[in-house]
Amino acid sequence: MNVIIAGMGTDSRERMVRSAAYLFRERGYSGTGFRDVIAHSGAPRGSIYHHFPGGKVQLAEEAVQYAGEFLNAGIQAAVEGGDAASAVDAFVGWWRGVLVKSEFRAGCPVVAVTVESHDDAPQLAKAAADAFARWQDTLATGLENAGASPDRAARLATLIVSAVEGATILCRAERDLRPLNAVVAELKELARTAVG
Amino acid sequence: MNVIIAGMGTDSRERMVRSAAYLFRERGYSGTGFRDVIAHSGAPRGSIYHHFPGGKVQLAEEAVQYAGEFLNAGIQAAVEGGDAASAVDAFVGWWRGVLVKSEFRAGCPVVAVTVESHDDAPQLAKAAADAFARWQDTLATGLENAGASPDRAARLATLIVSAVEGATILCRAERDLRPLNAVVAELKELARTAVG
DNA sequence: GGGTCGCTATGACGATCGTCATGGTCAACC
DNA sequence: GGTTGACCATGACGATCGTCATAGCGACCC
Repeated sequence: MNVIIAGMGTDSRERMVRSAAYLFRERGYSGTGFRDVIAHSGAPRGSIYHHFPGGKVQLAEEAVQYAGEFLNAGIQAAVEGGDAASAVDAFVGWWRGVLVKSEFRAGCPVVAVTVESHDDAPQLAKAAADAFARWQDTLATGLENAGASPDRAARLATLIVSAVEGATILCRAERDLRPLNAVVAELKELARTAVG
Repeated sequence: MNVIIAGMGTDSRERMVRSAAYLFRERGYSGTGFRDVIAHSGAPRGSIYHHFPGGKVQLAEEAVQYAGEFLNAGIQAAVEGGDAASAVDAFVGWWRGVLVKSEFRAGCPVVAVTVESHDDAPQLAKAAADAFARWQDTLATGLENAGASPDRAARLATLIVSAVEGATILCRAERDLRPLNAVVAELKELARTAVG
C-alpha cells in the first residue's frame, strides 16, 4: 500500500532511470522493454509518460547520462592525487566488480546503447558520445597532472577507455577476467613510461 | 544451377547468414527481426525453419561464426610475412572501411551479439568467444614471428582486439575516426617496442 | 469546501515479434 | 514415371512491444 514518505513520492522516476541503466547492461536497449523496467524498479506503470514524455528514447537517454556521470565521478575521485597507474585502476575497478557480481552477464550501458543506436534517435548517440568524451577528459587531465604531455595524455585516455570497454566485452564472451587483466597490465606499463 | 556441395547449403541460406551479420552490425541482435533479414537478403520467408531449425538463435550463431572466420582470414593474410605494425593495420583496416562506408552506423556483429547475450542462448556467447579467441591467436602468432615473446605476444594480441573493438564503439558514438586513429598510433608504437 | 495539480491504476490500441502449419513446386533418383 | 525430399509461398498463431486514454487518488492552495 504505497505509503508516501518524504522524498519517496518522486524517486520512482529515478528508480526507473537506474533500473534502465542496470537492465541495458545485460539485455541491451532493444532487449529491454518498458515492462522490464517497471518490474525491476517497482515503479508504477501509469506514470511512465508522465515522467518521460519522450518515451523509451528519453528514458534511455537519461539512463546513459546517469551512468556516464556516475562513472565519471569515480574516475575523478581516483585520479585526484594519484599517479598514472591509478588512472587505469580507476576505470577498470568499477567494471571488474560489475563483471564478477553479474557472473559476466553485465557490461557497460553506454556501449549497449551505442552499438544499436538507430537513426531515429540521434539523442542516444549524443548522450553516449558525451559520456565517452567526459571519461576521456577526466582521464587525460589526470595523466597531464601526472606529467604526460597534453597530446599524449589525450591519446592515452582514448586508448584506456577503448581498451577497457573492449576488454569488458571480451570478458563477457569468455566469462573470465583474463582479457581485462592482460589489458590492464599493458596499459599500466604504458602509462608509467608516458609520464616518466 | 543450385548445385549442392557437401557442407554448403543453398545460397539463399548463405545470403541470410550474411544479411544477419550485416544487420546485426547496425541494429544489434534484438533490434534485428527475422523479417528484416528476409527483406535484406531477398531470401524466401517460408524456408527459414527449414534452413535454421534452431530459429533466430541458430541464425545468429552462424552469423557470428561467419563474421569471425571472415575477419580472421583477413588478419591471417596481413600478418603473414609482415612486420609487427602490419598486425595492427590488419585488424584496423577492416573496420575503418566499415565505419566510413556506413557513415558510422555499423560496428562489429560479434560485439553486438555479445553485449546482449541472454542466458537462454549460451551458444551465442560461445560463438562470440570463439571468434575473439581466434583473432587473438592469429595476432599473437604474427607477433611471435615478428620477435615478441609468447607471453607478451598473447597480452598484446588481447590488447589490440580489445582496444580496436572499443575504439570502433567510440567512433560510432563520436561519428569520427579520431578514437581509432589515436588507438592505432599508440598500439603501433607499443608493438614496435615489443618486438625490438 | 471547492478546485487544481502531481502522480498512479487500469486497460487497451495497433504493430511487430518469433514461430510454425499447411500446401505447393521442382529437380533427383529408383 | 512414380516417389521422395529439398525448398518456397502464404497465412496465421499467441505473445509482447511502445504508446496512450481514461479515471481516480491524495496533497495542497484559495
